[in-house]
Amino acid sequence: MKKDKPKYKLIIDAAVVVIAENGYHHAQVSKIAKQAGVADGTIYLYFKNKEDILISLFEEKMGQFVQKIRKKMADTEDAVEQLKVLVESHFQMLADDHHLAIVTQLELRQSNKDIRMRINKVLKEYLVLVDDVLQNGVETGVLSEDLDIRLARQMVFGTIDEVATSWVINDQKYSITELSPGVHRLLVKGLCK
Amino acid sequence: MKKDKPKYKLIIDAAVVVIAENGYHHAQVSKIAKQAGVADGTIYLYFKNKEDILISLFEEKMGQFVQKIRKKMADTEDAVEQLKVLVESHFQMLADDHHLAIVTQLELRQSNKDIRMRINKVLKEYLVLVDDVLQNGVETGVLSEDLDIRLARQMVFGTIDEVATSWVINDQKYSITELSPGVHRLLVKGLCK
Amino acid sequence: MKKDKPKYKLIIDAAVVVIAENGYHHAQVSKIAKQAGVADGTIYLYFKNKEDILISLFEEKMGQFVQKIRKKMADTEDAVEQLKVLVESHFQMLADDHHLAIVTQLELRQSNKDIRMRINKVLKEYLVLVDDVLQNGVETGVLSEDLDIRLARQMVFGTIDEVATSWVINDQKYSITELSPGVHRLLVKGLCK
Amino acid sequence: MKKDKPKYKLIIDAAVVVIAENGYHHAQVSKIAKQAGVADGTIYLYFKNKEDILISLFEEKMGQFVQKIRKKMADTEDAVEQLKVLVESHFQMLADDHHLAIVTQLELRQSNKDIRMRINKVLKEYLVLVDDVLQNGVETGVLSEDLDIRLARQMVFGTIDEVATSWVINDQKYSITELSPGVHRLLVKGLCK
DNA sequence: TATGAATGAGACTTCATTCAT
DNA sequence: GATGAATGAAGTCTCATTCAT
Repeated sequence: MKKDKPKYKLIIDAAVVVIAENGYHHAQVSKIAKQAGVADGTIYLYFKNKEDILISLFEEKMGQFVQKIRKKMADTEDAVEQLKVLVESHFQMLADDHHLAIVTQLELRQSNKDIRMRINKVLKEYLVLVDDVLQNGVETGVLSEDLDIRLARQMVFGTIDEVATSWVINDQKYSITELSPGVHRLLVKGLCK
Repeated sequence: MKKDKPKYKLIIDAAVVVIAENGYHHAQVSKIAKQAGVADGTIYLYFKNKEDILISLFEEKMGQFVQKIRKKMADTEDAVEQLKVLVESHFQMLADDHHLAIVTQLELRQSNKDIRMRINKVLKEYLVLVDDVLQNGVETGVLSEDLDIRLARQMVFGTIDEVATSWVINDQKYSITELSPGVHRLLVKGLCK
Repeated sequence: MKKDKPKYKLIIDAAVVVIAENGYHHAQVSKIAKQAGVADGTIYLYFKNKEDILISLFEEKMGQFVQKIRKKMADTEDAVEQLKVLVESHFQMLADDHHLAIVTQLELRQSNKDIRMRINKVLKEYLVLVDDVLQNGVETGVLSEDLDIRLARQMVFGTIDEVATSWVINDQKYSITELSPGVHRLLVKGLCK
Repeated sequence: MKKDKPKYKLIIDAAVVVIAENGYHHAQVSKIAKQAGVADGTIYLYFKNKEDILISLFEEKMGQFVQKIRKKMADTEDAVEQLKVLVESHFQMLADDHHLAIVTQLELRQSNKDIRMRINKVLKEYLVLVDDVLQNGVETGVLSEDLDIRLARQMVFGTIDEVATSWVINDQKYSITELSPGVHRLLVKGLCK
């Protein structure tokens, strides 16, 4: 399995750094190779093409992420509480890796439609996770019984994503983790009193 | 004033069509010129360069948009009602121009950081509009008194944007305007019952 | 005769200023028109094309120049003295019109081979003038009897031209007219004592 | 060192041929690449941009030239004799490479001011060489003791350059090397007998 | 496995010139 | 005669990918 060879991860991590520091459009394959300490051609022994690096990057990082959250959420069965864990974990992950935060919130979005479609496929796992929480909430009666799950999920994801993006655009200069209680409260209770 | 000359709008509208149909990265200046029915060089009598077309496009369309909403919102002073108008109008605008929807929700986001920064400046006007509604709501007591305006605005915008993007990704095959009551309700009341 | 109409000279003088201030490659027809206070299209009522402006410019200015020198040289029949007048007059003309000096010594030389060939044709008149002086000098016995007229002319012209060009490149910051005695002496006596 | 790789010189020599045969303004990079037998992109592995080719070309060829002359001039200490070597060598170099003669005497002079400034820097070395000869001549008493070195150098260079340019303009149809005694005699003794 | 020199397609922009008014 | 908006051809350079070593 290629993914287990040491250079696979080496190249992906190099890609994160190079994209974060140079921006998506200046992240040439040769720069990634240099950062990883391998020859340009070596990249193509592990990845089909440049797109493949980006998608693998997202798969690798996002996959870990979903697994982590699922584990953490296992501690409770209360959907509201699970949502809290979700928001906290999401923000925590971004806060833990500043480079990755830049890459996922800003740079990777400049990729072309093709790549973005395939990234969305990876994202689906995360969205299913959200759906599960919401579904659970409706079934256990802690969330509104006539909740439109799809819309609700879009609110949850859209809100978390926008808060995260704003934080990155503002150079991550405040603590995003401290925002989770406020975000959680807004999602659960809405704008009204 | 160049913006008042007929070809200015002609070219911008051509750009919307070409970008929507070919994607951001395949929207060559020559294609836009052809679609507008002018010579390549004519573009440069009205725009400094290709970037300038894109930014002007966004300014022109978004500017109109903010003005329209402000006018509609003038009918009521109730923040909750104003929010409803906001969501409805936003979705309506996207539904009214399928090409523009693709361009603003998908294609323009692939532009480089420079352009995106300048697009964000235009977007700010819209965000200020949201802030005004929320501020009004807090002051008149219809919204939660301890609302974090910035977070709340990020929820409102993030949700609307995510709903819109999903709709475009799914080829606009359902009615987005019919979603406004649900979105509005979610924003105001949250996920709980 | 087009050359007698007021706008003909107006445009040529505008061209001198524009080329001197912007350099040959940035001297667009539209700039020349603006400087002359006429419309772009008007240029083409007086000149066949852009080349024609440049060649006419040279003809006009250089023609006057040769006539002036011939007149001044008529005062004496001594070739050595005539050569002195030649050098002095040449330098004086350049000192009198700083813009023209830049144009003839630096900018016009960047024109393509075609234009330069035609400029050389105009220059020929000047070279014939030099030949006449030298021929006269040989015949009257004041110059070396076995002088190779062509080579001698190339030395005279090459020297004057190089001194002038160096002066322009150094921003005309010293007096070129004061150099004429030295140049004259060098040409006549050579480097030896 | 890039300059030592075989393709570096290959491309420079191709540039000389292409510029000589097509003229400066029609010497596209693609033509140079074709002449050199490499891909367009390969050019940019060895040169920063098109300007860089031209400047390198001049540096390379002119650098060799100055070294050659210095070596030849080492045989004698007599300034008059050294001057003879200088003129002969200069003409010999041009006669040896007809393409290069066209490029340096005619085509490269059409380059823009930027390039010409940098070419002048290379040329300076040559001018210093001339200055050294003249200085030596004055100090050893073979040249006029009150010689203005700068003016004298301008006469030497201006004369050589003008003779060379005329020869190239006339399609190199006579032998330029045979002119060196005449030119040398003129420079040393002047026009008088 | 690993290397890295070489490849070559593809698009933005300028500006001399025209011609309907 | 005068205008100036419109035209459209043409060239530099980047960078993902390959393949001989």
